[in-house]
Amino acid sequence: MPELPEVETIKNELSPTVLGRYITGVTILSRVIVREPSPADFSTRLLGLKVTALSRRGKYLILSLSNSESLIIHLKLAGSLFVSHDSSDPPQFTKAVIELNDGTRIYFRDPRGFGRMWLVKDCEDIVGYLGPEPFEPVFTPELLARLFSRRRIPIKALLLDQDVIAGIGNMYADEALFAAGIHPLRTANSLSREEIERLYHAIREVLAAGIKNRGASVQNYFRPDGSKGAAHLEFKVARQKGQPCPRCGTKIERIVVRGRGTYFCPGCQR
DNA sequence: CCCGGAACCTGAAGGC
DNA sequence: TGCCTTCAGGTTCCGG
Repeated sequence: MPELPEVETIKNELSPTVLGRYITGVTILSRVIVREPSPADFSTRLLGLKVTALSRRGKYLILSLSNSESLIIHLKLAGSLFVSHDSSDPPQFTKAVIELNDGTRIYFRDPRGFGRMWLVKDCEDIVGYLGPEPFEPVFTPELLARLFSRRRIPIKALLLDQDVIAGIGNMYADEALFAAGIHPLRTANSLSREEIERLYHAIREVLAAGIKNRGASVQNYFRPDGSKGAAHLEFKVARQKGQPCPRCGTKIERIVVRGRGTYFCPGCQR
């Protein structure tokens, strides 16, 4: 499940492969993966462009191109990018192939078919709606307090809202709430100033740990070289139903919040 | 405007 | 063995 730490890892590990290289071929195997422009225009307009920068915004990967346009990729639930240096067959479920001038191929693999790409003049058209990045200076406890006030939805649901904070997904939301000792069903506006401080630090800690461990390989997340991350090995509650809480020993429970599986410790999270 | 729920999609895993 | 159900979740859309 690519969330902020997973997309950050892909950005870091893909950079040496694509920076300064030219796009010499684009093959679309599933038309729905291209959102804008048409798949035919998408392929031809990319030809001959150099990749000048690679960046991340929320869960979006952004390739800046030499004509100042942006190729934006969202892996959604199950997408991954694989780098291949030989001419072996694309892996199963490959939806698109991008070929570079040194012969390297990048396979966009996506068994679920939710992943999307855009080629746009202004990347803000796609990512402009996103809230603040958790590691930028604008992200502060004061900002969180303002964002949480007057919101009566479960804090878990608000953490998943990309308009509010960019990059947190289901796994890291559960981990952050556990680290902060806050029950996922607490309404956002019920959090005390102290709890908001704890949650602020917890968000940055769990995301930083995820990046340090190169992402969490549950289900379909792989790094560009095909290897897995290790962040899931440190998860305290996410997908740990029935396991003892590492802090108090109470069994981890699973409930559904806004249609999302939500894991928490009934002993530690109030 | 605010909020909850469904839909999109398909492979993996578990139950009987 | 095989069929059926459940689970996985980022984002968008719809209805109250």
